[in-house]
Amino acid sequence: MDESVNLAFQFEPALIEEIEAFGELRSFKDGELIMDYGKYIRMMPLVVKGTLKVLKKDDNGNEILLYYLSSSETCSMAYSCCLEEKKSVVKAIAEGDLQIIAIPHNKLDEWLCKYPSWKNYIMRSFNERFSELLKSIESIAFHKLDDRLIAYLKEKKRLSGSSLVKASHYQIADELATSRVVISRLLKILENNGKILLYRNEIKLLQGFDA
Amino acid sequence: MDESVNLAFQFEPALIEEIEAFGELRSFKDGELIMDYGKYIRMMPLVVKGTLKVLKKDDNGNEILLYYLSSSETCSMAYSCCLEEKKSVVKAIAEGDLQIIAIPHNKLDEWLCKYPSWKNYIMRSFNERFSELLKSIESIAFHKLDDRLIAYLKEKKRLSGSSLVKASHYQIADELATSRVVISRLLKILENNGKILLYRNEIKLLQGFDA
DNA sequence: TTTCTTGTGTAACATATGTTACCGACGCCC
DNA sequence: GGGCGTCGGTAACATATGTTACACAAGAAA
Repeated sequence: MDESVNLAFQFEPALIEEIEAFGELRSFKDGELIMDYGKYIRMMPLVVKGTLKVLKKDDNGNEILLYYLSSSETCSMAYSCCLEEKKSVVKAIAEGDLQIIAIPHNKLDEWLCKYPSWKNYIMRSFNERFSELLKSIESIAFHKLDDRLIAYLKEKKRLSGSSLVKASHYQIADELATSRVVISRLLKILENNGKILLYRNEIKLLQGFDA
Repeated sequence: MDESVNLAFQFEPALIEEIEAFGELRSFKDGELIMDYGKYIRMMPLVVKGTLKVLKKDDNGNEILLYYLSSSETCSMAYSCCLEEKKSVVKAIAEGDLQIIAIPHNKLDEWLCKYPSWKNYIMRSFNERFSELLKSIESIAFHKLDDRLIAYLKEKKRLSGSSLVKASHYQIADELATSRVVISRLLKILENNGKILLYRNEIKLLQGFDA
């Protein structure tokens, strides 16, 4: 665990020792649940490797993608949930292979005043998560679906490092909270405009896709 | 300032003394700006009396209401902004007469480890703000405009304590990020259904409005 | 091979929301 | 009173998105 912790997070040495002592390295496979609606959260996940996505559901069961977390990031909503022993209002799912360090909830608060680098990390995370949520709101409130779809595909490309995005129209529709037919329609338009190529379960982003 | 601080926030005595020493009581009138886009934030506002609303704008100038803050609440986004000396990405406006205590940014961090009641307050605020943002996302993503309009009117009633909501169709349209014509249309439908009465700059919510 | 499941393409239609234009009502100020 | 700006009502139309239905293709399973 040593190197991975050292690498990305830039914690002070004493804190890294504590993390090694109390943190638990966990692995997840694609689609496995890290957090779920209504479950109590007893640890905060630090992403070591891979990506996870965070979703929100409403009363009617509609789900929407909030944001992705990748290396060295964390879900700060989990943080305040832990402190107040609340149930999770979001779901977190591994997107591909994922490794996290689970920090037990009783350490979170203890470290806050003990290690400045921990406090900074937590505060920075809060800020980043706020930004993500604001970006989501902006996207949903002001952008049409085709723009959101393009942004979605770009994000997938960024996270995977490949311009071949693996996803069915169904999945995309779910994460953007719309229907499959609509996504197929918009994708087809993008294809006709020479932006992408469509295959079964795969979408190839071509040059000039971002334009 | 004494009583007001004591009342709502439930801080420990030593912290209240510090707040009295370093906090600055400020008053705003309806419509006055507390924070604005792109401005650096050097203090965190604790709401003592009245209500303020927090808005977000996108690149094209479209604005949307994020949430309201009232007594004993605070904008925790300001908190992390202060720490990292960032510019504000939101705007805060007084809704009616408003009193806040402005906490200077250099105290925020200092108090965090010094006063447990401060830390708890900050963490609780983070959590509440996350909840508000998630509620916003849910509302925008899953609910039709008529539902959002009803929720908006209810919130206005809750905050003002009066079932006579003072607002022009224009203002409402702005805050819900739509157009005046659309709001007029929906309000008229509500009136025809016996839920509300429409006057110039005023909307009367009738019995059974929530149903 | 056949069968089954899942994914995709497409049409036709329903609905919500955005847009433009115009009119009249109200309140304010001179 | 008369002029003026803001506000609200309404129609007509444009567009984006949601919905349903059906056909076919690709791959998995039998």
